[in-house]
Amino acid sequence: MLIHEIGFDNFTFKKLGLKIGSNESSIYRYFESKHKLLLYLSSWYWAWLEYQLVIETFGISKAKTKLEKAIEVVTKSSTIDSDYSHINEVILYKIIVNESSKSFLTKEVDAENKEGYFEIYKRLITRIKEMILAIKPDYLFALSLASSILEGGLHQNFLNEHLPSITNCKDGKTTTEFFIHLVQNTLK
Amino acid sequence: MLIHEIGFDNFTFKKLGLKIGSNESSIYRYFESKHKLLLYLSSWYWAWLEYQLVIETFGISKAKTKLEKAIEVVTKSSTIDSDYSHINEVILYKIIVNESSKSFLTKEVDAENKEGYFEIYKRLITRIKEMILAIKPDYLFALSLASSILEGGLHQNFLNEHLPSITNCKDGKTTTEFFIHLVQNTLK
DNA sequence: CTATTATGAAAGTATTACTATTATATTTGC
DNA sequence: GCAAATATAATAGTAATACTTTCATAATAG
Repeated sequence: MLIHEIGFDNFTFKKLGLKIGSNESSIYRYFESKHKLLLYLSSWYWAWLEYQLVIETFGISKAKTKLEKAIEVVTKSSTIDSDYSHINEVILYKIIVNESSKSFLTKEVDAENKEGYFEIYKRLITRIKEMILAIKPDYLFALSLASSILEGGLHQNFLNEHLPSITNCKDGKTTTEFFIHLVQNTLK
Repeated sequence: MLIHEIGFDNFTFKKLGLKIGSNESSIYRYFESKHKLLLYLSSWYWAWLEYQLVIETFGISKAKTKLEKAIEVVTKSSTIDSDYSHINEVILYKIIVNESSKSFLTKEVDAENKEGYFEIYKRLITRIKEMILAIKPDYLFALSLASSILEGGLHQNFLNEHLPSITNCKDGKTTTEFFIHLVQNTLK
């Protein structure tokens, strides 16, 4: 994907058109703006993660095991292709790690939130929150813990790739292990 | 500060010149680029946080109390001016919350890291890591926990302002409380 | 096979992120 | 107090960005 190759900031619809043999103005017919494309792409990823989360934790009855599976799904660095999709999942994950924060770190975040652009993302976090509360119903920070797992997972995997001196999620130790340990102790 | 008013993406040196009664080209003599300005501003903030961290934890001998103070310093949402500085600390914090991630979420992050632009940030995280290890020397994820406290703190305060439905750090419950509880249990 | 709809090519616009040039201040050294 | 060094301002310019508009052509659907 071109966004990953050159980075979202250097990415333009003109360059994309050139690459996929299409026209700039044609692409603008499908995506109102570059920023909207990032919003759609991010939402698409969150929807797919939600799907994975649901099917992978569906059969698990024990609350603790269920949450551990959930943490695994949302924090795994996805270096090997899963068996489902045809589109390059590894590259999509890298785009999300590097660019997804830019979808909400804007002056328009409140307006776009009102228009519903973050609904899937918020629903995903709510699902994780429910799993946390199933273990410890009186925990006061279930939403914050859930959002920290999701964004923190991306961040640790970013650090692993670009600033490895400030993460331990490397050399065989995974981001998933870090968060499972963190959450286990917090909900004890 | 203009960056906060209109957002870093809409901010230009021309607009800044107009606002401060100076000239675009003059500003370019001090800051090579808009992006470098963000790097300097971020580093300036990390240096100032580091300073606060050091003086506020200096006299504390008990490792646990020391780390709690450290967490307080780096996760406090800074809504009231402290007694030190003259520049608007509240607005600076808001800029950091909304924009600082953009200083490393670029294609140039590796090159800029080599040039030392993230040294203060990394040193700050290392300091927190040391405080964590003072409590639990065999903890395998001290760096990841430290970086999670710092970035996670910013993120929770961002959510509080823009996506409050996915955080509990609101209505009297603070980001600091969330992280102190999290860390206490993790290092138990 | 015609009407609708989608796509392409090209040009245009306003803005951005700078750079370069030259004139005019301002400061500093003596 | 004044020349020399240095900083600032004004202006113009450049290449690219993020789109928009127009119109011709191609694909498709009824």
